Amino acid sequence: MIETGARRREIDEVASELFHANGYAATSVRDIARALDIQGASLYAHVASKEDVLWSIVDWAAAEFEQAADRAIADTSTADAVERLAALVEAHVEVVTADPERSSVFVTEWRHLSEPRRAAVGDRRDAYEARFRTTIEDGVAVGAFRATDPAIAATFILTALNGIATWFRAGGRLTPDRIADHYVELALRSLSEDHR
Amino acid sequence: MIETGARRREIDEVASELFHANGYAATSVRDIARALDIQGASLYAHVASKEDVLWSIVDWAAAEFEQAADRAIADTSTADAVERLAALVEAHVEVVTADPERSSVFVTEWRHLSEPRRAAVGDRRDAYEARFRTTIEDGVAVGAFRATDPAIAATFILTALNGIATWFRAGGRLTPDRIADHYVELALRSLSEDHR
DNA sequence: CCTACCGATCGGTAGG
DNA sequence: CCTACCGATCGGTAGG
Repeated sequence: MIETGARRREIDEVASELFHANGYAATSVRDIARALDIQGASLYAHVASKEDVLWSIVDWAAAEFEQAADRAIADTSTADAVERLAALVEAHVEVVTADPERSSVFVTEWRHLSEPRRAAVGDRRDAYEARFRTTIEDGVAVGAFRATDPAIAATFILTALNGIATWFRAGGRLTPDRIADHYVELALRSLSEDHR
Repeated sequence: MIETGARRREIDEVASELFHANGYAATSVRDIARALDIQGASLYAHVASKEDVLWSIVDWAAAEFEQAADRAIADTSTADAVERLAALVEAHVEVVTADPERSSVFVTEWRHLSEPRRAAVGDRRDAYEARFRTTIEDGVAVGAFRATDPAIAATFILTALNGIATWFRAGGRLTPDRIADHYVELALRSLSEDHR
């Protein structure tokens, strides 16, 4: 039975911030507890283990990315590959900027999960990347994108997108909308034919 | 006096692998020692602290990136911004693929350095990124690149480039040359005018 | 959610 | 490079 109360969500929130700032391994259970003004041992009234906190953050973030991508694909079911890739990129930027701490923990700290969770997350990440890759493959097949290696192109775009989680801060110079616009443009053009 | 003997280099090598695989915080001094078949305390005959090992790896990697970029810029001193950016991207891919473990430690673990080292590395990373940004600015100014936000574009390209360190494995499907060719193409096209 | 406590492991030192 | 050892901190449990 997974606890979903307000305190439990608060734990994920402060843990996301700490894991993002210092990393999972360098964050102690007592660090998390201190941020909540409770004793270290009291945290175990809400969670079974430190790893369960990481798991909850990673699993939630993975689901957010998956749902956003599925929505983007559904919304562009009758559109071409260019529009679909644009929708995928935009959706990714939205998820990252909506919660950069959680996203960056998902992107960088999931390797600290023990098996079989770690492998499961790896599979989900592969499946997520496949959404981008097959969209690029479709676009190449119909001549909407130039002939290129779709796997390399998907990785290029996705690593750039994931990078946002490491540098984005709410209230900075760049708004999520502006980032999304620019990243869509950069990603689409990177795959466009050259007519110079 | 910095020790530079063979054993010292061996320490950086195995530590790079361990820090890359498990992260700096999750790697103990005894883990490093075990990989060298010596006792944990014996490591201190060669290094003053665990952080000094990280520092040596990060400082070396930073210097490699800086030197490669400076060479790329010097080699294209009479060329246009397009060629210069191509040379910067190619140089970055070469450094990353020549030692992906060290590079990924540089990219992801430098935040575990204590001050003032951490801030110094941050400054060097900013200066490195500025080489890409100003090259893009130059290209935009002369119309070689489309009008875009050079800071966003530089971050887009550099995060994609740094991502290589996290997935590249020597002996895999993709050779360093092939990756460099594709990444140069993707980066340049992402900044090209659209003539469709 | 607290106090009190556990064994294990951490980075590092002393002295050879 | 070794043995022997240090205090501090780790994730986690017992019992309220």
